[in-house]
Amino acid sequence: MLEVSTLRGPTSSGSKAEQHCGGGGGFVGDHHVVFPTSGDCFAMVDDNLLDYIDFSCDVPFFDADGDILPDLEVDTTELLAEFSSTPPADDLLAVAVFGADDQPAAAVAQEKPSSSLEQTCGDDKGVAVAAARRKLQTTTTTTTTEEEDSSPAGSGANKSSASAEGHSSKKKSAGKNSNGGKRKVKVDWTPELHRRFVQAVEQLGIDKAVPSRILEIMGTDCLTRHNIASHLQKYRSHRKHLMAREAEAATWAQKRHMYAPPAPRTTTTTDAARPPWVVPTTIGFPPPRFCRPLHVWGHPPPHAAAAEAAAATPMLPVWPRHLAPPRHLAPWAHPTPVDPAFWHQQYSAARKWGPQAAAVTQGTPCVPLPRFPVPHPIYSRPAMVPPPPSTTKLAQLHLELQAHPSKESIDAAIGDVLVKPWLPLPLGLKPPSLDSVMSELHKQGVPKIPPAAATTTGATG
DNA sequence: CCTCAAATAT
DNA sequence: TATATTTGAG
Repeated sequence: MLEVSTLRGPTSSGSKAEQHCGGGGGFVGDHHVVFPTSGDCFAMVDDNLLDYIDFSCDVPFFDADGDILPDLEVDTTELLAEFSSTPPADDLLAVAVFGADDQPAAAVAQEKPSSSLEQTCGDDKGVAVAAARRKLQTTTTTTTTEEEDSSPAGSGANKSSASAEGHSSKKKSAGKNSNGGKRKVKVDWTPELHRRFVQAVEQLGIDKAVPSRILEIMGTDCLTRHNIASHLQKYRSHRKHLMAREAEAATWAQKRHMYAPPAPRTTTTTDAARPPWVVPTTIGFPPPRFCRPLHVWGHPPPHAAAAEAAAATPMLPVWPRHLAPPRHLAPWAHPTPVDPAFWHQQYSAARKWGPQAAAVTQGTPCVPLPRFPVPHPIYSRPAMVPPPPSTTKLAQLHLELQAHPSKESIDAAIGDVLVKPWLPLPLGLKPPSLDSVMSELHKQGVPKIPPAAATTTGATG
């Protein structure tokens, strides 16, 4: 029987992960190209991976009648957005270079300190980037150095002069701090920075991770302890949240296991009446709903417009061709082929924000894609609308983009569909092999489709 | 120095 | 409105 565990895997030696995954070799050649769910790297960091996964979509897959819907929804726009959210350095609009050793020359907008520009730490070379990614026009030359103290050691800012105030009522200073009334430049926690942060935390252990140590390990000169502390606070908060959700999910899996009706041994009339491509409900898991499956923490906050655009983007069905419904019943399940390189990109996108993103993508020839703003519905419930069969041009385009999975990708897709359809990223679970899945399906009354026939069915019009 | 929560920015 | 980040009290 297929087993589902939403709990994190047993292993977690996160800090070593990079060494194991170094160079990112073998990933594409490995078994699960599209949404890999197994492999050393994941096993090494599954604990960590949870922090990157949005569980907000509790559940795909069942419709109101309790039948599983044949849609593993993937929003390609979002994938692409994820894929392209870290622009190359030269793609940025305004750049301020740090001083050789200590103080960053943070870019600050004249009138509104910190409103239109962001300070970004690029890498350990000490390059700070003031990227007005979202405000293309405002950025040109309005930069001036700021007296912000960002050297880790040298921050002797004596801020604790309170205690005379008395109670728990914190100072209601209306936006202006004591040192000049300038709010510090907002730090842009890029995926890379966040990755390093997480790595440091992992290395120290979640319990012993304190800002000063993290800062040390990160070895970046564009962050203060305060920045780290703040991020750590958020990180812990998210973590807590996720763990709660995990527990919830585990409960769900348990319930389903307990109450799910036994799989039919033989083909009953009901089964016969049911279209063969309806996956038996006993395989599905959490409660019904559509969802945007891929989301990670650490993204830049959304544009309103971007969010709208993303929301308007139809969710897409992903369907292994063997299992696709007959074309006359569901033409949307039969996308047309595209360059397999696309799957490579999809794969990269899916991995982009994971802890090993850098390692994995190092050797990956990434074709620059148009950058989409990233929606950021961290814990909000996405408004899901199942897409109508591909009538619109956009939907059609997306279908084309989804097409032509390899054997490996089909395998992976099936694994995802059956084990954790709402999660393109791994949870430390190994998906069943194609054969075992097919055999499982067969046991449950789904007629087997010979691969050859399936291929023909899927590929031809 | 750390953590938490309010304040503030986006 | 929601989320991210800063600020400052404890």
